[in-house]
Amino acid sequence: MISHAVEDYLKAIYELAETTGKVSTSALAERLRVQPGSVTGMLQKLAEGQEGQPPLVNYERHKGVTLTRAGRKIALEVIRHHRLIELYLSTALGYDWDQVDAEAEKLEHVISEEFEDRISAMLGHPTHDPHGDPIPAKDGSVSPHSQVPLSDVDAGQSARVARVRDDDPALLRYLGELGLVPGALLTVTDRAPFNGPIHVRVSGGDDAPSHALGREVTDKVFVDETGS
Amino acid sequence: MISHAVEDYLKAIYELAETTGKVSTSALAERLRVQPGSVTGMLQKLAEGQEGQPPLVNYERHKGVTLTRAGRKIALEVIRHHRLIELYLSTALGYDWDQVDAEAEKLEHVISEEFEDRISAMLGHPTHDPHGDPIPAKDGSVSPHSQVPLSDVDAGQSARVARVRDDDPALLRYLGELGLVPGALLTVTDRAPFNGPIHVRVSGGDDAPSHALGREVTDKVFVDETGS
DNA sequence: AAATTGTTTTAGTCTCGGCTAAATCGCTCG
DNA sequence: CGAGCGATTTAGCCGAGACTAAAACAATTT
Repeated sequence: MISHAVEDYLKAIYELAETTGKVSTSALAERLRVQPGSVTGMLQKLAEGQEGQPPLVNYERHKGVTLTRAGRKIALEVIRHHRLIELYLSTALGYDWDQVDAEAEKLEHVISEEFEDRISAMLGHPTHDPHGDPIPAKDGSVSPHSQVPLSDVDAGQSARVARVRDDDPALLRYLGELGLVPGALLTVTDRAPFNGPIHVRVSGGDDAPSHALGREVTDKVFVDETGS
Repeated sequence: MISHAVEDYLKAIYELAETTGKVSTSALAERLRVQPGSVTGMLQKLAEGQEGQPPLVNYERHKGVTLTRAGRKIALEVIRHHRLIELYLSTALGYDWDQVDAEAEKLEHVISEEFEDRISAMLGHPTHDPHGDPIPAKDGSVSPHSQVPLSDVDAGQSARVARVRDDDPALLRYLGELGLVPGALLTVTDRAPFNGPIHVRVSGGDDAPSHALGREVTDKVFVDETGS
């Protein structure tokens, strides 16, 4: 039986690895709000695999961790749960987007296959959530997105907001106020040198106000480039 | 923080006490599918109350356990969650009524107040579930379900045994042999006139034997009417 | 009153998943 | 190369909450 704690570890490894490749002990510790020593202990257990079950991670001391096939399968199931639940809460129960994450965090570990199937059907078997994040299919397939952080977009370029990394409710609210939500069109009007603030005009005529965004923010907003 | 395990204990004590008064260690152990020794250990902890918090149960060794006001409050919150979730799953997600319990058993421990409020509103703030069991209100008030003595049930009616006035151990034993225990479904097959004996068939097919019960007995068995 | 029987409690152990504090590793810099 | 430093791992500990086996208790029967 897979415990909630293990599910959380696997999910965190998956999500951190998406941008980092290998995942370090300290990155995991920070993400899971746990001491590094605890992480090491857990990774050792996960790398062993218990009683005939295959190991869930590849782990070599001091060299970071990646998921095995078996580990990724579980991570994707949990993420599928998470995103379906988020979507369900917001569309069926009228939650605001910045409230759904905490609830999904708890529900994702306890719902049955039955529940998963029913809400997926009710939502029309969606493949992406409102952040633009893909919802893994039951077979573990993930439709990839070719997305770039806003901090990589050149001045003059236009792009469509694809997703926002959803750690921080306050950030989500802030971006909402600016209209920087998934689907919104934006143009980078100006970039200060040396990773200075990026000026962005949101989907409007030339007279729309433009906003200056710091690195903190532009690393978390991902866009599909649309050229020009 | 109240753990899931503690919530399960309190809920079980509440539900067993409804029909029994005090709850025995072994009854709890059986209900929770746990060894008696584990129950004793937990009851001792619950009776202590931790760090300024009041105790959640009244417990004296060898004398059974009851809930304190604080313990009952928590039990009712959990039961409220459970019944609202059951109802929501069956009406909003199309679950069959007999699939609903297992899912609710897990969800009841993790949903937020927000979630509770939203599904309650969506269901029109129901006060009873389809079994006729009351759904406790947020303030902890429970509208009792209408219980009538078996002697008031008409011929042809079915009902569920709610409780037995337990003055007399011999009577309890006798009823136990007949299967007339709380929770059992029964049908009144016949009534003799002038307060004569009442014939009752216990939750079985039409071929189950029916028993004739005198006034002495039928005044002490209380049922929830469930119609037809 | 003593013995039997069934229930309950104690005592000791286990696993899980955290924690802290003290090594140790790997890397960079002088 | 060796020192120092940050990251990581080890080692030992804790609290929850389960388990088993043995002891104590209550209630009945003889």
